[in-house]
Amino acid sequence: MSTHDEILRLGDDLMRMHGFNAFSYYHLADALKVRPAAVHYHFPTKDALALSIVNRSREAFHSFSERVLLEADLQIRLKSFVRIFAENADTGKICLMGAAGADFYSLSEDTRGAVRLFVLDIIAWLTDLLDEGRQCGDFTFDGLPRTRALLIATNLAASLHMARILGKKEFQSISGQLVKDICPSKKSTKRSSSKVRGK
Amino acid sequence: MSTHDEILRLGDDLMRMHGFNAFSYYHLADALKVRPAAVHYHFPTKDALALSIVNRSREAFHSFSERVLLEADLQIRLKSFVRIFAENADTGKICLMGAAGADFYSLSEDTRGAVRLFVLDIIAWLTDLLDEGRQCGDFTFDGLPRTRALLIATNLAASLHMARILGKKEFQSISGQLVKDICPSKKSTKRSSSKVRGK
DNA sequence: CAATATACTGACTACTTAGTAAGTAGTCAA
DNA sequence: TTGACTACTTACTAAGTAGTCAGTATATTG
Repeated sequence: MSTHDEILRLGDDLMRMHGFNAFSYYHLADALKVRPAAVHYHFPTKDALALSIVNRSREAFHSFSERVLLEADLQIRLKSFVRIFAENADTGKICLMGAAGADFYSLSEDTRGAVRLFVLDIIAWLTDLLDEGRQCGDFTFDGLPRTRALLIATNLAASLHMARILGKKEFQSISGQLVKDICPSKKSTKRSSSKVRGK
Repeated sequence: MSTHDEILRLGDDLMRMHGFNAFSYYHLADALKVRPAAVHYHFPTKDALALSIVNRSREAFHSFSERVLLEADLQIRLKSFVRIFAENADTGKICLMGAAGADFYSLSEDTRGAVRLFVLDIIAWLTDLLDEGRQCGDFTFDGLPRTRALLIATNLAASLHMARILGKKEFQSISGQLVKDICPSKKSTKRSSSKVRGK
């Protein structure tokens, strides 16, 4: 892998693990066994790097959304989406929505625009999935598909924070229930029987 | 207000607006018209400041939870909780769960512990509210009250990121539907009629 | 009134930060 | 083989960083 690509990969890792303001050109250079000026050669300013990191994630999501088209089952498509977050929960990273959202005011207008497009891509994809799924009976939910997409995306994004703060098992609770909520298969009645209710 | 308290208030603002690594002793001192050493006098290290900021938020939540006991209606109690987030959405701030979660690995073990207790307090309060509400028919939802509490907390936390990235109106969509989802009043059937379905 | 505590200031240190400028080794094409 | 291009290095700067230490003005208290 080229230095250029390694900087992007590591920059993405650091941004989502420690935050945009918590790593420096020196950190990147040191880990990649080059001099800080080499990082500046590929990404003149830190904001140029941030922009490239965001666009790289956006491209990665596009390739995910194409790859997932091979899977006909919409519930499995949703679970593939959830699995992306599960992998991040395992490694202690948060998603780019969460990271860029937290560091939003440290980013340039250009980079904020790229973040916006990235999130809009995700919400549009989820909206389409939910809309199609509700029409064919694979998903059950109230309200607009786009609103439901926002609810699911926010659940998953912040569940990575919860995984850090309270422990990884919390991710399983959240993502498990989130899927159950909209997948109608052998569902109990909505008002719980309260027999095995826990807290 | 004492310098001590003003540092805490401003520190909380900066932490939730820009992130823990995006402000310095100089920023605090400059805004409060004192010298940086004065900030060190009250909070010797930046981590001591972070810990105090978190504990202050925890105390603020305790006083919220006591204040809200005056309100008998559980749905209104929930809406009071949602309103805290709505105010943050307006000012562009994220909540401490989101901010501390993003900067988690910049914090000491002690401070992480305080964050954990803060989040556990919130989840416990929400869990009790939901549990009590389901028993008396004010709330309707599947699964454990604690899991539902995690879902609602993650929706609200990340909705503040969404408000930054996509615009404040997204917060209204998310929080509005979130409340509708668990408040049974004059609810449409769960499988949407698809008449006015939008995207 | 003297001793003590509080809440600072001024001056400083050691280090990190993003960013620049000039030079170099290797490749590749005309 | 020359001249341009790529991918760096070395050496640097100016600014910002957390944190220290020795003082000082002002209350407070025994």
